[in-house]
Amino acid sequence: MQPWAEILLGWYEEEKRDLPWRRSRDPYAIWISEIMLQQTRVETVREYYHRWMTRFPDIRSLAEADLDMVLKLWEGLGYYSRARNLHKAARLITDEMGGIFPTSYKQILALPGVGPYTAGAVASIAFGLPVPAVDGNVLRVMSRIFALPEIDQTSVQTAIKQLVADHFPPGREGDYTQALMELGALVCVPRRPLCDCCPLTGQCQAYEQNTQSLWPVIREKKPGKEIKRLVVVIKRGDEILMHQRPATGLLAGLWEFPGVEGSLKKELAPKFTDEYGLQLKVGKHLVDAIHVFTHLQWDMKVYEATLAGDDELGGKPDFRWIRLKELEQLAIPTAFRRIRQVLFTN
DNA sequence: AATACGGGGTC
DNA sequence: GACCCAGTATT
Repeated sequence: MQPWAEILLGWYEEEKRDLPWRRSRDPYAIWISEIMLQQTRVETVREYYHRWMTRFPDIRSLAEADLDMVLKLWEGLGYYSRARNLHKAARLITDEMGGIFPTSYKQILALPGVGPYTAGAVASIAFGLPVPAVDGNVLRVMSRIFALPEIDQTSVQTAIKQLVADHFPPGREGDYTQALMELGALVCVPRRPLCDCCPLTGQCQAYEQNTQSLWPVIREKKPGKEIKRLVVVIKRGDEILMHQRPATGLLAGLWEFPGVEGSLKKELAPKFTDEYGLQLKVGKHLVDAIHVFTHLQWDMKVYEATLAGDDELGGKPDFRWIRLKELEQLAIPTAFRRIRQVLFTN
């Protein structure tokens, strides 16, 4: 074992955080935590993880649940395909794998929503297999230790996978995987790394050259599109007409206050009829809201409305009248939180 | 290799 | 307001 790997493990033993999923060796528990942690901070995940494991303690309970319930527990966490894939994978394991979580890297990788990182993490942490798991943390930590030049994304990734794989400590594969990520999360952070607290300054080429700031290499991203939306709160007594978004794409399967693209109030009713086949009587302006996604932004103007005539919703299963009190039972994305809030304060 | 896909914390 | 985060699927 290389000195740095040994030192790293010692540091981890002393400094690791006490996280809920570190108290389990259950592959299911590890898997859930790794999916939730994709592009998501530990502190955000804690609550969701606890609620999820209480409601879905094992593969079977998840497989038997309705997708609506699964999405409701995921509400607000983002990247909702993660929840859909967890559900799909649980049913796959139940129906075609005897209910036993797959035990090899290749089999784990084959699960929907599981890529190279997550498969490596679960394989090493849950099963003790010497499979590297290279996330943003590991990429940064290893790049700095070895001062790896950024040629292109893929080759650096490959090189680091190899370096990590070359130094797996027998019997401590899971700790090694987590130690690399933990160092990146606590010490070898993106900006102003805490080198004074780092156990590896003696082995770190970036530290030696004082070039820590060269990593991570940030690549330019193009600005998100701004989309203007007209949104309606359609009322009927104490009920509101909610719309379930399509099963694919942005916020797939989540419920929303229905709307159309556009910015002028007079466009609302005709476009709405065009798109949904429902006649709208648009009322007063309710509120404006802006929501920023990673790749786009919604500028929303929200109006009250009623349905003209006695429109039947029979042929539109993606629309449903919901009592105000029951609104919280639907999985509604954060973009509409402010609108929902306004309804309750009125 | 580039893009779609959420949301929130941080400086 | 920009940057970034325990990434994956699709093209």
